[in-house]
This record gives sequence, structure tokens and C-alpha cells, in this order.
Amino acid sequence: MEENLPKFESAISIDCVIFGFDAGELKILLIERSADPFKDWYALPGNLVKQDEGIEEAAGRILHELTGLNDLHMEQFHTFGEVNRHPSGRVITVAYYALIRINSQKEVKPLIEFAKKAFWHPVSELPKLAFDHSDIFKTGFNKVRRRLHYQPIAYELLPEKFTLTQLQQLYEAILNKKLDKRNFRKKMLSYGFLKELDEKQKNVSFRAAKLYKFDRRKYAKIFQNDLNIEES
Amino acid sequence: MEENLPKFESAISIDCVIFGFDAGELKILLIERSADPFKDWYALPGNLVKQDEGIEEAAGRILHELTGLNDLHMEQFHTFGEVNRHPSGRVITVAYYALIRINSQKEVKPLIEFAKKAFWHPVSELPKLAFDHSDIFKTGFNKVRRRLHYQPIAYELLPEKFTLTQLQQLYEAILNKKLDKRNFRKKMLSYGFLKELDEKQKNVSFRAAKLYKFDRRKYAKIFQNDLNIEES
DNA sequence: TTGCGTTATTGTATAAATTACACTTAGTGT
DNA sequence: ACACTAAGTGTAATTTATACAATAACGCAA
Repeated sequence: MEENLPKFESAISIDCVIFGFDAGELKILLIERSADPFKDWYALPGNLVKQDEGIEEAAGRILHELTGLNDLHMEQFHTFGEVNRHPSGRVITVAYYALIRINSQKEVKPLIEFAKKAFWHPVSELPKLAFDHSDIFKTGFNKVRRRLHYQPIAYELLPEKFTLTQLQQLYEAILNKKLDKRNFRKKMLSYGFLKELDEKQKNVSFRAAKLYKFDRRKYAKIFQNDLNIEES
Repeated sequence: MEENLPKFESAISIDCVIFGFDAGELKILLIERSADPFKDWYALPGNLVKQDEGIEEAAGRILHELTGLNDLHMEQFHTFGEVNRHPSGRVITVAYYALIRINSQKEVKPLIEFAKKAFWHPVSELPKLAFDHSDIFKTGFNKVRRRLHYQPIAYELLPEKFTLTQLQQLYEAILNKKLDKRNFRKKMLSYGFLKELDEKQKNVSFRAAKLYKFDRRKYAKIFQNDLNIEES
């Protein structure tokens, strides 16, 4: 760190890998670019950080502008700073992932200026993305996969009330492998932070499953020791 | 991402948390600042990224300039971008950690221009650091602690040949808790990537322990499946 | 109302991993 | 040869993970 700060003639951006879960499939939000470079390509939503804005703050703002949603769990996962990653100039991008409930009441409404359109795309068959966005996605997905084991991120993707089968499908989608139903349920319930509701699925043409919700208080209580170790 | 790239009037820096292990203690490399702001404070070694230099490259260069060492395992762990984290202007810093063998032949030789001095300091009793460097350290240490469980980072801190007791002391220093000797040895040896040498400790005033070395080939073979899952 | 189709729900036996725990051995130095 | 120090070693108990399939509940249609 130097005293006289030479200016760095570059731009800083945020790119977001926004995960959603819908119809048993894991999806991310993509935009179609309306101008060069990479005109007509699909890309991750992202934008530039403002001069007077912290990057966490910027990430929140940009996600809000792109989806209309606020206060989501956003987590920074990597910064990409290769010199030539952007053909128009030096752009260093800080990548975040976010987890949202696709089915929540609000529509996802991206800014028009930004892209021709925005849409959800299944992660299982992503096309090549603009810039190094395929790498960014891959890195982010791996982080999410890993964090799934020790952070309650699944519950940010599911609706408030969900069935154990939905939870299992989500785990299977993220981990990309089949899990044993009995063992899965046994394990999830053994944690003690899933609250069984007096309510069942509706509008299904078969036996309705019990609904559960994630009990944030109990989760915090159960894992406060672990967290303390992390912080200490 | 915009087409016409407005310039971001800021500096990008790299800060390094450089871990070493010596005399049974985990240490990091600090510098003492020679000028304001934070004159005379201790700080993490760091420097600005150049205009035409990728950040990975910059991290390698900066670490080299500060220690004379090359080709170390460096890993990016977080980017700090609060607006006011640096009193002289906007500086966004990408933080890396590195793991080195303090006792290796070469001396650590920091650039003079940079700081009054550079020295190893035990992590167990760090003073307050300049800027937000205490936070950076804390975040980095937590990442290292977590990665210890699934990446072979311990062997980058130990000498080429080491005893199981040294390995255990290192684990205890990073995890900050006592481990059971028998269980620890059993588990480490069960992985199958530690090679027992026909050699013992020298110059000790008690029974000499067997020396082991980390077998990178075997490690790669054993964990290639896991890695494939990560990449896929 | 009966039967069919679909998904929900549940337990047990086995294997693997983790934990708790203390004495004997080997070498050094006096 | 004695004392000191750290090295080295095994077993039983517990917990956790895995493999595996039949029955119950419900909607729907005949």
C-alpha cells in the first residue's frame, strides 16, 4: 500500500450468479446482451461499481436493479482480474452468488437498458456465456455445492413451506446425484431445525405430503458453537 | 457490463496473509509501516496491482518482492471494497493467503522502500493492524482453517521431511485445539499419502522420531475422483 | 364404492468412522 | 544404570453412514 495513490485506470464490476429452483430444476438468471462486445450472447447479470459505493452495497443495488428484490443472501465468492478478460478494457469483476425463490410473488424485472431480456435458464444445459462468465458460473456453482454441506442455503431457494421431497430434489440438483430417500429424510430431521407444520400440500393429484419450514432460531441455537469457533 | 467503460478512479491492491510455522507456532509475516497513514503501525504486506497485470500475476509478483520466494501456493480468499477502508482514497484490495516454509534455506527479504522492517509474528497474539487488516487476517485465517480439512495445505508449511508430532502441532495451531495423539496418527496414516522414510530426526536430546514426507503423487491419485466431482 | 395409479412415509441390519483412553519403548544425558 | 523425555502403539464403545423395500394415503376414474 503506497501513500500517494496512483489511479488505476480500470473499471470494477460485479457479476452475479443468481440461483433459483423451479419445477424441480436448478436455474440461474441470464441476460441476452443487446450490444457489442458479445452482442446477442447470453451473459451473467452484472454492472459497474460506483465510485462512492462499497462492493457489498453495489452487489445489493445491482441485484435489486436486475430483479426488483431486496435483502437477499448474497455472498462474494471470487474476483476475476485477468488483464484481457474484457475486450473493451481492463475490468476486474467481483463475483457474487445469490439465492432466490423464483416462485415468490414478485416478478423478476431486469432493467431494459441493460439487455434485450432476462430469463431463467437451467444450469444443467448452459450454453457458452459471454466474456469469462462460464468460468465465473462454474466457480460459483462449485462454491455453492460445497457450502451446501455446512450452510443452510437450500432454504433460501425453496418456498417458505416445502416438502421433504422438494428439499431432496434441490439437494440432488445441486450435488448432481441421486440420494437415498430414507437416509436423506432421517438425516435432515435429525438436525432438529426443520419444523413440521400442521399442513399439507394442496392441488396435487396424489397423496399430499407434509409441509415443513426452516426454523432459523433453532438453527442458530444449534450451530452457535460451531460459529463461535469460526469467529474466534 | 457497459460498452463504453467509464474509468473507475480507484486503486486495486493485493494484500497477503503469509503463513509460516516455526518453533511449534503459527506465524504470519507483517511489516511495520514507515509513513502515514498508519505510520509505525503493523500491517499485512501488500502492494498495488499494475495496469497491465492480472491479479494472480500481481499476487505472485508482490509476494516475490516481499519474500524473495517464487511459485508458492497462493490462494485468493476475499475482496475488500468498503469505500472508506483506506483513508487516502478508494482502494479495493484482493486478499490472498500464502503458505511458506519459514525454515527453508532462503531468508525472507522484504523491499526496503516498502516498510521499516518485515518480521514473523505469532498469530496467537496479533496486535491491532493498520487499515482493515485485522479483518482481512481473520477472514483469511478462517478460510485456511476450513480448507485444512480438505486440502493438503499443512505440507506447504512443514519442512520436506517432518515428524508426525510436528504435523499434529501444526494442526493444533491452526485449529486452536488439542488433538488426541493416537487418533491423529491413525487417521493421517490411513489416508495413505504419507511416506515413511528410512530416516529419523537428528540433534534432539530425546528419542528421535521417524520422518515422513508428503507424497503428492499418491495424494493426487487418491483424490482425483473427488476433484473430478468438484470440476464437473 | 371399488380399484388403480402415484407419491409419502417408515425401520433395521451392517459397515465405517470417530472417540476415549494409558502404558511401554527408545533414545539422551548425567 | 538411572532418570528424563518424547515416541510409539491397540482396543472397546459410540456415533454416523449406508443399503435396502414394503405399506399407507390420497386422488381419480370407471
